[in-house]
Amino acid sequence: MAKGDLCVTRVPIFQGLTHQQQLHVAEFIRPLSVRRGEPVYTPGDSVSRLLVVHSGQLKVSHLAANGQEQVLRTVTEGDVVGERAFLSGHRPNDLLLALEDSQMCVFNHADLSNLIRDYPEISQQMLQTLSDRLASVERQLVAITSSDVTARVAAYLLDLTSAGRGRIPTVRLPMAKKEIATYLGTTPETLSRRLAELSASGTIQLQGRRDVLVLDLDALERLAMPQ
Amino acid sequence: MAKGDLCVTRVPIFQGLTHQQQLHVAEFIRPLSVRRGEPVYTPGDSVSRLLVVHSGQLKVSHLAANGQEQVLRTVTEGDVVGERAFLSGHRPNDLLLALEDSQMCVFNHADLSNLIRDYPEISQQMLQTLSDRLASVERQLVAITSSDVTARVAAYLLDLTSAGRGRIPTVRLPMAKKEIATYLGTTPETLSRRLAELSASGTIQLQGRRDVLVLDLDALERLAMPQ
DNA sequence: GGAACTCCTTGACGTAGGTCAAGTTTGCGC
DNA sequence: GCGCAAACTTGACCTACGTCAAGGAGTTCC
Repeated sequence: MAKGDLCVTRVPIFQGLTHQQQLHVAEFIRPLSVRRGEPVYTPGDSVSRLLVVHSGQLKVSHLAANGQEQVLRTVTEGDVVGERAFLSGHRPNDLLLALEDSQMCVFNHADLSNLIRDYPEISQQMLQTLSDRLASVERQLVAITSSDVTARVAAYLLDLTSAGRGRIPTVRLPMAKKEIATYLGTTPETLSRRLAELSASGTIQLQGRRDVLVLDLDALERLAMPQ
Repeated sequence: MAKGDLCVTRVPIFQGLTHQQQLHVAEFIRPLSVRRGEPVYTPGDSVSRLLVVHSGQLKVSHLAANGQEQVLRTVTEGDVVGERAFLSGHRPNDLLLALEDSQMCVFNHADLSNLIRDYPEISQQMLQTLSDRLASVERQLVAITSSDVTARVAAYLLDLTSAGRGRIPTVRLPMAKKEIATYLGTTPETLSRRLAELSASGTIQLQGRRDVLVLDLDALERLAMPQ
């Protein structure tokens, strides 16, 4: 119950409901655990469920015809995945894979459809969520076409910094650099070089493989600006 | 009434309603005409209305901080614009501008909110629409990062060809090449060169400034494939 | 705790495509 | 129609970034 509770109360899409209603919703949750490295679904799977991340971290990525991977986004606690397949009934053309051991809350199609019928507020919140996602992808698109890699890396680091509130300028990279590179529309080699430059200029400091210490926030912000 | 009727009956988001209900919805429509070249809204405008295109064609684009324009999509009859500002109440950070003289149907925030409360089916359809848009932007993103300009141009022409049903392989470009270039994540110069190459290889034939005759669909399809 | 990964970094190199600049065409307004 | 401005094309050049390759550094799994 604790799990279901968390998924229902902390997730934006059920925010519009009363506590009573949230409890009702929670009854339909089925838990799902995935180990790091395991896929939740792969392109073409006939899934039609809505997934809410309860704990852990996963990546959503698109596989091009040539097998090339493009990371579209990462999701963590409270994020929702699978609306598209859920709404359209189409098979997903993307891939959801656990970056760490993760727990998810699953709603199957029939259950959630009924819930939505009973509680139209859920659609409202889903609209909001989708609309934010859309804005975010559009921002990513504009960034990739109109800034160079240095600017994108800087913006990405700023993003991570602000996500981890508390003025602690140490950020932990959520994925391997290889994957971050595809998310930023570049290659591991180029990403590595740009990070090395930022490090050389004293803007950041690389600590091990996964951690970055931000030394000069202002400089990062200046770099993140187009030209 | 004819206008309102068209906007309401032909648009996906009102598709779930009965004819009776559609008539009710139509009462809240306010018409809006724009001349070619005129903006409907610009970044920062305090609009909070939902717009449905009744006739004509417009472009939605994003202006980067340096003034650089990135066309996000074009919209025509039946397409919906402004959901994001409508849903979030935020000011838009994009720009809607008429490519031809166009007519739109406008819903103000209060009216549509009420309608949605009365007819939850509207949210359902909006979800569907947004979800399709999201998929489309993600596709665009993947295309820009994983194919070269030739492939993107080929894919774009194929897109236009299939949109204009009827096996007539003549497509009319919806925008100036300058703008198409930004949509494809490139520059007018490069687009011009790639079109010239396609023309030289006998795949297409350029007719005037705006029309392209597709001579070899198969070749285009081959080029549109990644590598 | 060591072997064997995989991940990452660095170097050298080639090139697609961006930029700048100068013509050419086209369509629009008057 | 005429003239002008915007749109487009073509050329020359350059550079950011991708690719290929080889050497290190961390992890993970027995």
